[in-house]
Amino acid sequence: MTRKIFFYNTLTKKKEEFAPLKEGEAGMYVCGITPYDYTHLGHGRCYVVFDAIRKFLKSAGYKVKFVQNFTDIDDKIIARAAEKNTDCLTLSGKFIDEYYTDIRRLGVDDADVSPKVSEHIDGIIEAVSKLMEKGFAYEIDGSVYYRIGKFPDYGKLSGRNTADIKPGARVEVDKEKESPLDFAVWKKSAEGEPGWDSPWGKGRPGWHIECSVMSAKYLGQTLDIHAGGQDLVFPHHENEIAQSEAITGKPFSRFWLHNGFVTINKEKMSKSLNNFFTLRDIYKKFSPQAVRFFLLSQHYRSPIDFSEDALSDAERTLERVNRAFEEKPQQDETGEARLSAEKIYEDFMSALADDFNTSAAFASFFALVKLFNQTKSSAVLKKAEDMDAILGFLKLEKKEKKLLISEDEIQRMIEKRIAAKKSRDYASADRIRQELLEKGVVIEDTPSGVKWRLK
RNA sequence: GGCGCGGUACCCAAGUGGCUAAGGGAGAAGUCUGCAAAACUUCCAUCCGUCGGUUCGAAUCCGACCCGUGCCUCCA
Repeated sequence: MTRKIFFYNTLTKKKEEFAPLKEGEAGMYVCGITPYDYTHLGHGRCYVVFDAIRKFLKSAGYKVKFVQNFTDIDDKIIARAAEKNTDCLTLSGKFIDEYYTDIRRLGVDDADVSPKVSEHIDGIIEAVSKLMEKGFAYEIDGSVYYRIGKFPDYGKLSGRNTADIKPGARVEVDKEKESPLDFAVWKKSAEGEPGWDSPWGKGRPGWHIECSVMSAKYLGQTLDIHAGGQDLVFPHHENEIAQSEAITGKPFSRFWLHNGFVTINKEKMSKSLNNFFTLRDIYKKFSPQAVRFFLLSQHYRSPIDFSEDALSDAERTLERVNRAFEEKPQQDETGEARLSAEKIYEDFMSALADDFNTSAAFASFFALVKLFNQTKSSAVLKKAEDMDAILGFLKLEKKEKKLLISEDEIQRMIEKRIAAKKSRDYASADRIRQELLEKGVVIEDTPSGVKWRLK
């Protein structure tokens, strides 16, 4: 398996050939959610995209270890728990469960390891101590801050230099810090807030430190791939780099992959614009199959505009795809179909190997759908399944169709229509067909008899 | 103010120096059918925001401009 794979690396701002540290093995760390609310479509995109990339690497012959964390200690969780009169771990536990419920329906496989911050406090305290020992962090009144000035590479991921950052433009500057850009790696707990004992008193981890600690624990000090949404580039990933590289003196991650936003009317989904959609709300109108298909239909780094029309298009397309693969494949091969299918599959993999170009790969997928319709070849079907091992939407929940009429009733009408056709009473036959259509039942006269399906 | 991304047919969207500008949806015609449906076949951008430039050759490179949008704040 020596297929060359290229990914656009945010760190170098170039497409680069993917080469993991260990031949044939890839370690992937994807920043997970902060579980204080329901999973939304933006999360859905991120986790579907990196799930598909994980599956692609496997199909390309890599052994993949996939780690995705839960940041279950956080200011937003504390605030929400207080609001709901519950404790943080109960709240975060609930939303972790809800996350799994919603995301699995999109065909996203569970991570190999799903570490939680609350279970890695010792490691975090150790890391903070190390940062202090090395002079990369300092304590003020029970909180510990990272000293940006000590890390000359700061800004290398997000492409900004510290002088360009306008601190205090919109966030309040803590005057006690040495530099406004310094960020907390350990936060003192206020009265009534959850906390853990530490050399600096009772406190909790700062936002970025958990990923530095947990990724190293499960994947080693240098990751092959670190991924997440584009909004994490700054400051989250920038700060992770500062922490990890200060501690280990080694490159934190070889590849940084970031997915683009989901937008609504071209604007980023955000709570302030009130244009947020949770996955479970979307499932009320659209199938998980269509959602996954939609999310993969465009290149992962571009913004993707969510709309009902776009999802309806996806449903319509899948209608055709699903219908094709409901047909029974035929074993007898001339070999010709198999060869064509292999060629198409090769194009498919090449497209994905070029910075995971799913749009181009979809063209191959549709070529295969057509080939299957033409040949019904089992070899073609096999290749479609191979593609779906990466794309992963064929077996997901399909669009729900409601039966407005009993099956018995449908059968009765079909028989009446057959009788009408036999006696060449086409007017009656067409009238029956029209009646069924109005009830959402489509009649097809095929060589193998009359078939019906829901519209 | 600093740093980015994007403008390709009715809609969505690949392509980023060179045969006829992928694919999907919608639309049109044909084959099949009593008629349909499905499927298949064919058609659907002399043209890629605008204006200049480089080049034998550009949607693809360079410059200017217009428009949209993101980050610099929590965010996938």
